[in-house]
Amino acid sequence: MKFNTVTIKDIAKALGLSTSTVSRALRGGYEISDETKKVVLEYAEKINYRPNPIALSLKERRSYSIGVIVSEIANNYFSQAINGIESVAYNRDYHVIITQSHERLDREVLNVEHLASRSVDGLLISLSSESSDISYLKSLHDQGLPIVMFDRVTEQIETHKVIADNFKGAFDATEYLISLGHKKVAHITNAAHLSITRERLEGYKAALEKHGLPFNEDYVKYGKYRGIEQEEIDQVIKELFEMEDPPKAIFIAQDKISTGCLMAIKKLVPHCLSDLAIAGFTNANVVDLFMPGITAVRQPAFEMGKAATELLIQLIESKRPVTEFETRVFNTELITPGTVLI
Amino acid sequence: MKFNTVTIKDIAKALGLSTSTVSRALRGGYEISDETKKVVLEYAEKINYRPNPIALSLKERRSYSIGVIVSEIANNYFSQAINGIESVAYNRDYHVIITQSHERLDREVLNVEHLASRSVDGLLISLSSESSDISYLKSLHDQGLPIVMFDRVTEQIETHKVIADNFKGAFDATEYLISLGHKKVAHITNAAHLSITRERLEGYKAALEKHGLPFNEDYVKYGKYRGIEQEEIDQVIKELFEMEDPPKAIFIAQDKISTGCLMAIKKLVPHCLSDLAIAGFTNANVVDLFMPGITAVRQPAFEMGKAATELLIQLIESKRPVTEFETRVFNTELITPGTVLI
DNA sequence: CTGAAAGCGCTAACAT
DNA sequence: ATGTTAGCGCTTTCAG
Repeated sequence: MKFNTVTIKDIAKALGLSTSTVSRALRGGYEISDETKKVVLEYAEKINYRPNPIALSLKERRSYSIGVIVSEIANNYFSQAINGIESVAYNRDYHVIITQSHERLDREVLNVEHLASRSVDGLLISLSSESSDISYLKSLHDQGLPIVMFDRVTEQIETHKVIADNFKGAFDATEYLISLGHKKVAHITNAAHLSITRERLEGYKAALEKHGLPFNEDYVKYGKYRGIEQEEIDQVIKELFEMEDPPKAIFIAQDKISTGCLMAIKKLVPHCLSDLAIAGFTNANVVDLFMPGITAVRQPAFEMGKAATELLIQLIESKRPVTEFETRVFNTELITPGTVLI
Repeated sequence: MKFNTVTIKDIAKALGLSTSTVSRALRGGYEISDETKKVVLEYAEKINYRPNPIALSLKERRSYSIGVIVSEIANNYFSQAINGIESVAYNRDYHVIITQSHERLDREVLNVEHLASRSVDGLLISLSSESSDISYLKSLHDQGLPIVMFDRVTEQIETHKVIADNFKGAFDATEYLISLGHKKVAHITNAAHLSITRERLEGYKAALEKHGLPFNEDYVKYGKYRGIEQEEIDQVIKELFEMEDPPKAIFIAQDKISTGCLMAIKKLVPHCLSDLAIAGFTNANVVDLFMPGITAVRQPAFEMGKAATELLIQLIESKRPVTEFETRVFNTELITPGTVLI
């Protein structure tokens, strides 16, 4: 069960040098004669020497890897963001370790602690919908662990953040529904305390207000049980359409909930479909195929993943402690059924 | 940048013990007096001691983590399989490190080598569509790295394997199309050398043969450029429908290709839709929403992930070298538009 | 320019 | 029952 059997020691022995000389030669230390360097390098190459990253991590307390925590990789937004993350990480010679919280705080804590103890050099995190108190993260951050938050962020931690313009995305979607002539626009969304929930709710309200429509609290439904169970969504749809004055349009604030709603509507209230308009955040790349159709608010997930990773690596590699943080906001795109997908 | 500052040494110093005593007390070594154990445990708890897994890995040459390599986490099959993998791994106290090959051999090699050098205790792999020569994997396996292959496997390595009954899945889907009255059934599939491609092709052929239909090589289209580019799929659809005798039914052998085909068909040959039947492997959980509809061949991805992980952990924890290997085959499920999804 | 030695955190013979 | 020591693979003072 031992690979990488080749160590620096083997090279040293074979070449009659000391391990320190070999080590220095390998990393091109300027104090080593070209002669020796050449010999060492060639031999290392020949026997296919690979430095042991574990030993390195133990020594240097870093690992050239970054940890990622998302709620669900099955969520299109996240899988696309992860692709963005990987694209810059690999270019900068970092490895990416992906973990899922499944929208649970306990899982999130477990993952974060595991990653931290494994000496990841930094963390990219989008909070689970249960994570309102994140003191555990804050303390890690205070101890110096570089963290960049994306998508679902919190003011509790002062660091770089990468988010979509949730307000505008929600505003645009809602206004689009209104422009279709709808006056009764419901809003189905995530756990109330999440940053994205608040921002999207504000955008929704603002669009209503701009067009002189009243805000009806009964038209807003928040996800409870982590917002990913279909039963919960079914229940919400039922409630909405059993109202005496049911909505004629729905704006949905999250990927999984959007598709869940489409299914629930098709299944439970198909008769309402003819004059129901739906818009929602989703990064599904098969949105063209959906029936009932949905106007998609699409986030530049790949770009956001890239940006977050660039910021993180910048943080990791910064010589002096960073005290100025930025929040990068990305525009969303409204894809109406007519719009061609790129 | 140092967390986990608390080491065994700190405890030893504070308690006036030696590090080895502390170490043994912590892991409940039977030679330690209950008295000492208690003191150590309590103090460790108090100062929130966490063993450093890196030091452990270096010492023990294992890490209680397993590496996963899939082509794309955005593929529904894989994200579901990963959930299955995680579910058993966490129960058995293993951590899961997920990586993507993006259907590229170079990425696959990079990931595997990184994981191996990071001392993962074992590997769960589904080959990329470029991976026909996998001697790099074989040599790792020969050196003793436990590997379980799932989904896309190869005979080049003798180990546990977990696959779907691809032959039967393909057979059923094709037969279903034939049962609809179709005689011209095309087949769009993956890279020719993949195990799943061969098996599914055989199933397709067998169904044709059973019903006395000729096998037409021109009706079979293989993925070239990793089968994930929409342009390639568009091209295939064009070719198929520009034939003088175009197909009236299509059986598609992979998740991403299935949805890609639906989009291509809708975009390029919408006029053909009225009398075209489509069936395909897909684990999309929004398949109900698709228009054009598709008869889905669904793999029990979650269960397959679980099974693969159980086999892997069994391999990892086996005292003596394992020489008997099994291949677990899982049934697929044919979900026709009428079938209710669970 | 090169080597000897210490140390990262932990465990496990081997003493005592 | 507890302590001493060596060592996992590597880097890095500190001495030549």
